[in-house]
Amino acid sequence: MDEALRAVADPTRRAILRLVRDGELPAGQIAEHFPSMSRPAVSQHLKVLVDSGLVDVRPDGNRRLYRWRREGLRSAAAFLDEMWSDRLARLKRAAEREEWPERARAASQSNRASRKDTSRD
Amino acid sequence: MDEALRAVADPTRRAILRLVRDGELPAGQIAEHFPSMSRPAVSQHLKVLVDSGLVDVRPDGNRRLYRWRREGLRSAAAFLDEMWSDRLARLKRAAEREEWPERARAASQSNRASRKDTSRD
DNA sequence: AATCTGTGTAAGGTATCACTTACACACTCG
DNA sequence: CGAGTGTGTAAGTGATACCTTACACAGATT
Repeated sequence: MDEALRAVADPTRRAILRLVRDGELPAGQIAEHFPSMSRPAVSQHLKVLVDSGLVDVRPDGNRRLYRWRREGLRSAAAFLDEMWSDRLARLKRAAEREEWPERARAASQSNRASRKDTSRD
Repeated sequence: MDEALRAVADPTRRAILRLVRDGELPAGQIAEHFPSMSRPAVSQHLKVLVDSGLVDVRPDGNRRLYRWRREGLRSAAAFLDEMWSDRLARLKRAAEREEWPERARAASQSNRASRKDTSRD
């Protein structure tokens, strides 16, 4: 989760994520959206995003197509859920983690809903 | 939101947040949970958390009591929601932002304009 | 007042970040 | 093949992150 959160902490990388959220985009086209920055800089950001699992790459002839990877932000969302949920729900979640010693995988889709419920302060 | 996300990207600070989530704790007691690290290091982490709005401080005689601040993670959660929600929900949220003229505008501006060009290639 | 206790700040070291320019490599098309 | 296009990698740089030790200072205690 560390890598994902660190990756998302950068505003340029967040902007890239939004760009590739709804479909694939080649690297060059992504870079066009950042005229204030060199193309290699964007390429390096893309590498960070891929390495942290937030984005997928796919070669397409000459180019390389990038696409958002939903799973990548799962653990980050789990952290927010943990913070926002009430103590009881947190204990419950801890118990669930006990049964899934590794990081829980597909179970967080439902967690997301619970955060929404408690996000209104 | 930048500051909050960057603050949360550090594992030590996340651990601190969990410590002060359910009640106030004095700095020293927080530092006790990190025997592998010097007390000033923890103090500096606390400063980062306060400056980024994730934590509140309150003087109490000799000591300083720290407490989690729910509001602090709101924008970070909003970003995750924006990523996860479907396109329709995202437009709805954008409309809400329109009448709620706070921040989170500069980053999404270039996206919207360009996505139209590239959404279907 | 003198001293302890709890805590923040200063100064400095090292690693990492986010860039830049220059170059390398793969694929396409004449 | 050879030139052009799309893209990643290498090398270097200034800024910043995270840590350490030494010190400063307010409030409590004696």
